[in-house]
Amino acid sequence: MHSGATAPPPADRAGWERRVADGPRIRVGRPTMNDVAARAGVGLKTVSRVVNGEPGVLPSTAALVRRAIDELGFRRNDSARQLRTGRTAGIGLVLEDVADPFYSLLTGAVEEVAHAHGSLLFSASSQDDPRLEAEMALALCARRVDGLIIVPAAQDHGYLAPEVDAGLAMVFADRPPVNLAADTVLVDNAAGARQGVAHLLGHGHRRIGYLGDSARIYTSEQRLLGYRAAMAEAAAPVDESWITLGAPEPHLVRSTLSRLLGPGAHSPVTALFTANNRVTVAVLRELARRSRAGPDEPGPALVGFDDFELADLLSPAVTVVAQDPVGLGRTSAELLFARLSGQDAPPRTVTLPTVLVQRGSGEVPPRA
Amino acid sequence: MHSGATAPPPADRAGWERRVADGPRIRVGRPTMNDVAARAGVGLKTVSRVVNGEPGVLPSTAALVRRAIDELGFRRNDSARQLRTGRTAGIGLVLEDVADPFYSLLTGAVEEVAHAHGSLLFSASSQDDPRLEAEMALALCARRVDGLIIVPAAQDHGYLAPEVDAGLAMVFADRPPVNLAADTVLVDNAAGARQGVAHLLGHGHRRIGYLGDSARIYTSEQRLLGYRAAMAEAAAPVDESWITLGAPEPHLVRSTLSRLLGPGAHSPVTALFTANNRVTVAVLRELARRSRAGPDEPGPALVGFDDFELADLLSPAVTVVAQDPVGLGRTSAELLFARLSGQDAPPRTVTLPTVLVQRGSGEVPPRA
DNA sequence: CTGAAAGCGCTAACAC
DNA sequence: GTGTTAGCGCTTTCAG
Repeated sequence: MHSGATAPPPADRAGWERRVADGPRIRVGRPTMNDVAARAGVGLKTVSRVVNGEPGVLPSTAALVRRAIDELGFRRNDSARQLRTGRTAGIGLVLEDVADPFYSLLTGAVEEVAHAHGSLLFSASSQDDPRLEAEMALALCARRVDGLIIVPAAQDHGYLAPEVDAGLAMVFADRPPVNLAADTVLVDNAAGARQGVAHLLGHGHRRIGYLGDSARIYTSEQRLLGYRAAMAEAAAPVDESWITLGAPEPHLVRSTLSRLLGPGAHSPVTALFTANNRVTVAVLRELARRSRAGPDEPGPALVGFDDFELADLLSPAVTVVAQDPVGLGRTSAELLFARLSGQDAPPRTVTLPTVLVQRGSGEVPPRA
Repeated sequence: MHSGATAPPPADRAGWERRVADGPRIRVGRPTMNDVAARAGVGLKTVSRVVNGEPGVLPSTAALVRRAIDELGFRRNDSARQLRTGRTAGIGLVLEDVADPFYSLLTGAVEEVAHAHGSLLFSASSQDDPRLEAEMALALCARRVDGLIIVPAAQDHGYLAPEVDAGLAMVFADRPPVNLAADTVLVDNAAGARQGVAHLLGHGHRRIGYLGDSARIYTSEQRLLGYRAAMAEAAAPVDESWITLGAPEPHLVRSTLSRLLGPGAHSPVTALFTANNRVTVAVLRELARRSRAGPDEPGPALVGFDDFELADLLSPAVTVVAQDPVGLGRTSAELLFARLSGQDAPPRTVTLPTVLVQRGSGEVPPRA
């Protein structure tokens, strides 16, 4: 109708079509439902009905509208919609680092559940920095995500209380919140570590080194408790020098291992328990370097917390206490959507079990 | 209606505070700038100024406002803001699967760049399904993300033309778009594969098997071209039965390898080129199984396309043609933000180089 | 079956 | 310095 041969450009409302200097008609901005309504010669509300698949529109009218939509390349503006409805159909995920295999599996599982519920996923990494966690979580709140899953880095989640009070669904994954009541999904870190260490003890080891993360992190703390519990149960004394906590920097791992294993260690260990993925890999790399460099003596027994790809292809294959990052992500997301569908109960905590996977590195006896 | 005790509920404006049956005052919904303004005894615009750090507010007034904000637990509604400003401060990423290590590294890099630009990241997995890709991409468009990075699964991206026309910034990563002009960041797949295969040829191999993805995928096709180019250059004839394309299912890999390597193969190969991560791992796993089961003959030489963690710890360590997923993600995101900051030029294609990493598996001669 | 009017919470443009 | 008004694009409510 508009865009006739000679007729002047439509002057009515701020045009999303505009003439550009000696160019053809070019789209600027985006067409709105109003534009579609005008083009189809129907009312605004009718367009809304068609776009949202609401009943009560004559098929012929609907066809008219759909044609206008296609011609104009209209796409509903979900921000405007959300402003009215209050629902985003989006959830947020804050974790340490998406690039970490453990968290990327978790992310994938969350995303899958979100998709099944028609939601999109906002993800943000905290780099394990409490301030970044808060920045990210609050940014997601400002977008009015429907729900939030957090793998916390912070030691205090009071800052989220206003959000929870305002009705935001929230689930903590892998580590519990501090100073806040919310649904939580954990892994049984203490029991897992205890089982792993008991496994080494069962194979005759009494002197077992422990390499873990900073004790500041909840999971790390729990795993260390598990180690101590297993040792205590077996009445195996623990030399505190066997315990090392901190980031798995290659040179630190190197000095730690030469302290624990020799040469020249005044109380060498015969087995190692590595308390996470990254530590395990760093230790394996250093053990490989040592065996290439030094005499060909057999390495220590080793059990790692957390499974990783190719653990089965190394020689020896690596025995691990496996967590289930996919289950963790799925459970967290399901809890979240249960809340979103109106389920109202006191906050729950779900604890997922671990599984000991015997592959070889943990089943060797102490060397003579 | 409200089940109050006796007094009628406050009738002023739709209260975000409301009395609940025999409970204390409880927040319902969320406070708005208007609520903050009322509480602080200032005008709406003043609150807006404080929230957005705009100048021209008396420090004392600002303090008043900030106190009201804290008391009310106010958080700006970014959807409303966006409806006005037209900017989301969010970008979208559509890829095959966040849980895949290659893509999770890419995602991490994109997220980092986004954060540096004050943007949040929406991520969505397509499972390599064209329809899902479109669904996800369009959902992100409906949210009016400022820009979109796509690792395409579809064979036709015409459906995105209206978005591009409307001014949405868009970058394709890892694979080029079809029927659409847009910035693209690729890896030099053909050259990388060619170099990897030439490396095997240089070590005396003439009979080299190729195991790759479905030829439908751009990267897979390019790598196969690289294989053929290297073989042709060395005047090494290619037996088409050496080439297998498809998903790396364990039992398929098993039958492929027994066909290529024997026992009983009528034209066994002495080396393998595996064209991606997942194929490489599947092949390694099968080779390990074979060497456990069968006679202790040395395995074939092997070069894989795409690096993976622990490749250096296997024995033999695995020689690979390494791509740079982090560089791919970073470059794509930087291109996107360059567009968003108004840079206007014809679509560009950036191609990133690969690096051959020699570790052992690719440097063994053909067995007699 | 269809449409007109109001308003979600915010910011831009302009008063005061 | 501060407040007032209008309106972003949509859904809700209610009238035809």
